[in-house]
Amino acid sequence: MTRWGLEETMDDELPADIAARIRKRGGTATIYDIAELAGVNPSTVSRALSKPGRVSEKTEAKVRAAADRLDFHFNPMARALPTGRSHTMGLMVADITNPVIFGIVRGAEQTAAAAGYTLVIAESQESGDAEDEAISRLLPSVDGLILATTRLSNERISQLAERKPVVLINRLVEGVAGVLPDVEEGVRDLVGHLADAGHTSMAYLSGPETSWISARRWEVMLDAAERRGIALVEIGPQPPTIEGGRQALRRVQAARVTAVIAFNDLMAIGMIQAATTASIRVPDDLSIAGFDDIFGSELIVPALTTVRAQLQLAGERAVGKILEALGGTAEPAADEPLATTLVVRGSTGAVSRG
Amino acid sequence: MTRWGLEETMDDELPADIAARIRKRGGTATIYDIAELAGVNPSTVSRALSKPGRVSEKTEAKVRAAADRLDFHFNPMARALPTGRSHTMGLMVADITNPVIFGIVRGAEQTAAAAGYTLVIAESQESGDAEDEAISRLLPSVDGLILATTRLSNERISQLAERKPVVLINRLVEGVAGVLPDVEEGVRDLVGHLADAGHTSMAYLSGPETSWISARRWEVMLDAAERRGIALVEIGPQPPTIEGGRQALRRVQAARVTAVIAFNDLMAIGMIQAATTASIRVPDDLSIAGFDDIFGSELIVPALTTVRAQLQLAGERAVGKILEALGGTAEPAADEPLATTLVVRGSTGAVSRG
DNA sequence: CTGAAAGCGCTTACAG
DNA sequence: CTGAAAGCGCTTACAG
Repeated sequence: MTRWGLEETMDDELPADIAARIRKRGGTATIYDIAELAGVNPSTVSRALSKPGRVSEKTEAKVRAAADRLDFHFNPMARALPTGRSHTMGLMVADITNPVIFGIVRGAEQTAAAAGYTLVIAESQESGDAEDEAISRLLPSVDGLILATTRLSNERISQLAERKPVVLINRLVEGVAGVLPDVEEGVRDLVGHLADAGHTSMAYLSGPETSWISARRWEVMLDAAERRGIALVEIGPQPPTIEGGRQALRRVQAARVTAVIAFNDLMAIGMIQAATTASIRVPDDLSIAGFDDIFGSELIVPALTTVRAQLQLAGERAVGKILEALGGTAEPAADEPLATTLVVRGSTGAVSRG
Repeated sequence: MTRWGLEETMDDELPADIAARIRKRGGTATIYDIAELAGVNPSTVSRALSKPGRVSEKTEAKVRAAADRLDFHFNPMARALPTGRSHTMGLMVADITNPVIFGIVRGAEQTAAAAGYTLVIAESQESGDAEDEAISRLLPSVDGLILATTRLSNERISQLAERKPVVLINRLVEGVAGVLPDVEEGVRDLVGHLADAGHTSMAYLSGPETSWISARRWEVMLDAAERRGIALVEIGPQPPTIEGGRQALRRVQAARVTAVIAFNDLMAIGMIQAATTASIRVPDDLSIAGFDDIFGSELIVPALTTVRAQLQLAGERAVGKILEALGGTAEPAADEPLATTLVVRGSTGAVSRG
């Protein structure tokens, strides 16, 4: 007997009043329908279906059978009202089209889905006001909020964290959960790589002024440059985009450095493009490196030397920490910084003697 | 007097019972608090705040003042229950890390946000089962669903469309709303460009078997090739990824064509990479073109010739159509196919006489 | 124009 | 283990 045939048979047996009620509601059954069909109280249906073990096996079986028969699914909105839990979490990003976001989004989405949560992504378009507005809009309907590279002030962030679980990606705020890369490791390796290639002067092209991670990279770089006896200047802040990288070329030239480390790959790519346009050879005249290892870093010519971050893992961890705060998970998410890897490609090399 | 000072003053005046109730609830006020503060019935508060004009100016002013004073925000879950509207819509994509998605997501997100809707993005990872599961999970909590390049059967899609408003991107199903690019225009231009460059044989590297738009491109290409007297073979189907493009190189060589049009830019990029690795000169030995004009098309060397699609507009339209179906918008969204533009770059050129 | 009441579909103390 | 009841925070006929 086909599945179809089976359902057909059962539909015929369905008490007329239940069938009518369901039809009137657009085909969606409720726990009341199940209760009537199974001959139990609605509260028993609720227990049987959402707290296994709080009900006798026999009853649970009856309820499940009825639920299957009516193709029952919980109404998430109805569930959210008494519990105050929407099973939704928000992920706030500055720019959806920045490839750095991909990995974070994918990791977050998968982890959230696996835990029965829905992920809502909101974009601030690099504007602080838009970000604040989007957060206000989102906050009432999410159980927790992940802020990726936010422009918010520490105060505002702490304030948000008092209302709902908040996790920061690439930023550290006292008392707020965060997921951070191991900045030291990657920066030291990169500076070492450039020093080994003979560079004695370099520039850091910094990202947005409000970027915690940009400042952190700069600090570590200062330290590493000092140890290796390299001259280091900061250029910027610039928008963290291809255009931002392009625009900075003149100032890099003016600084007469032989190597540039950009805040992120997008800026590094922009700088390579601008250099190529200006007939500056990369890396012969100028070595250029970035951070993140985004899609596109391998495509540009020369391919970009970069410090790879574990973006997907960052997304997973962030969601894990929210779940933890929500009391959903057994084991707490790991807390050490995410390891970072130097990926040497064609955009950096020995100082040209020509 | 500072804003802070003002609030401070008003808080002091707040009736103790209201203040206590709000505090107990974690700081969130309800319409009952407003009602008490303003001396009206909760139903009047609801009307004043959500249906301007259904209440006297005086009452509305009183209610608004009280709402402001309590920093009131509607509880979206509570609103959703009686109305059945969650003010959320779902966007289902196969692969979040495919840059084609960016523009669509951005357009959709902005349009949705502007209309007071939240966009939920779900990823199927190119798996039909995962897609079906994600949709089942999403459907109960969204007011409408946008399917971008879905693997679902026509039947399943029609069935979904009966339950909630559904909009398809890059696919046509009888009776279901869709947003489509003007395939003809772009393909004809591209084939014409290759013919003008002297090519007499070419291959179409097709995308996923279930891709409606891939089949459509093939049809139009067949027609255009015939008119221009060009030999045309189909190679594929292949996964719509860089790897899928790479893997197809051998078959392209075997076919002895001088030009390849790939289903999308990702595949075209993969093919350029594989060709470069195999010391096949692009475009001297082989012209390669793609579709979409994604991030990365300009970065690869040689830069990719492609048929640009209006991705962001597609996202905007899709949301517009959902809103329309929901009865929210005044003017219906435009319905003509989205114009498409040939972007000629370095990866295509004259047939080499060498 | 406004109030009183019922209802949306669940959950969860409280009894038994 | 299970039932009866109250409640989550809104909306919306129904009266007046």
